[in-house]
Amino acid sequence: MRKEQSTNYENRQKIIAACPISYTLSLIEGRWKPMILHQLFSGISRYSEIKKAISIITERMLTAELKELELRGMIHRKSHEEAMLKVEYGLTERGESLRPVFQQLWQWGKSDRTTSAAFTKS
Amino acid sequence: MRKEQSTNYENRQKIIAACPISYTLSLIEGRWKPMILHQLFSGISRYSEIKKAISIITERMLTAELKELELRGMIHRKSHEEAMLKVEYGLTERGESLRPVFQQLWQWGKSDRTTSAAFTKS
DNA sequence: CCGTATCCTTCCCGATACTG
DNA sequence: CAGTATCGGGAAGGATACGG
Repeated sequence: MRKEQSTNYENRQKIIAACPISYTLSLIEGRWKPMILHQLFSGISRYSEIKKAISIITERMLTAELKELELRGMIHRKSHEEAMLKVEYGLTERGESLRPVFQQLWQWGKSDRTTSAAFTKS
Repeated sequence: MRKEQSTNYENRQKIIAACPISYTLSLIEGRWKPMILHQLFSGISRYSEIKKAISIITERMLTAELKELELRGMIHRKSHEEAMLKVEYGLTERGESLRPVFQQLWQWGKSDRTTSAAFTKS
């Protein structure tokens, strides 16, 4: 299921093992994961609500990103037995511990945007 | 030079514009960038020294990552005219402002590794 | 010493259609 | 409502050789 042989993969693992910063980032990594986590930090928890909050995301990506966040131990899934058509996601203790980190990343982004003339995409 | 048409690219831009966290992460993003920045924060500045510190990186990737960090305004390049064979990189004010962010990411990574049983790569 | 230039592989992510 | 399955494009990144 995963090519253990590719140098691409190996390098990634070595960096994650060697550098706590890359390690932390590897748990957040992914196109939609930061936004999804931000929704959860904001109190939104239902699948359909996250979907509505991030309107341009596809079902496939939302499901995939949620599943990966669950695998990484950042969130947990809770499907209500009484109403099968309701699924809620919540932060684990590990995920919750990221809150100050996200706050700081948020702050830095906000202030950098006001102070830096332009953001030239590389 | 860049496909402005791909939804992939468009989504990326929309997220960066909408979410300060994704915006911040977009400036750090890249296989080797966090490690490279960490070297600079640690006082290492010469190309050859960074190369030695991150032994498994290829010249191509080191050069490319450094160039992108320069484009993003995080570092500046200084080639010594007297000795053309010596190039030093330094943090810009913008890059320096990331130091507390990196410290926190470092801290979180360190403590998470000790508290979480295992890191199951997704 | 500090890069460039090519080529090629891997894998992320979007589109679309379908399901209990 | 909350997913799954399959397909395909393209960007990121690695190997290798060459250059001032």
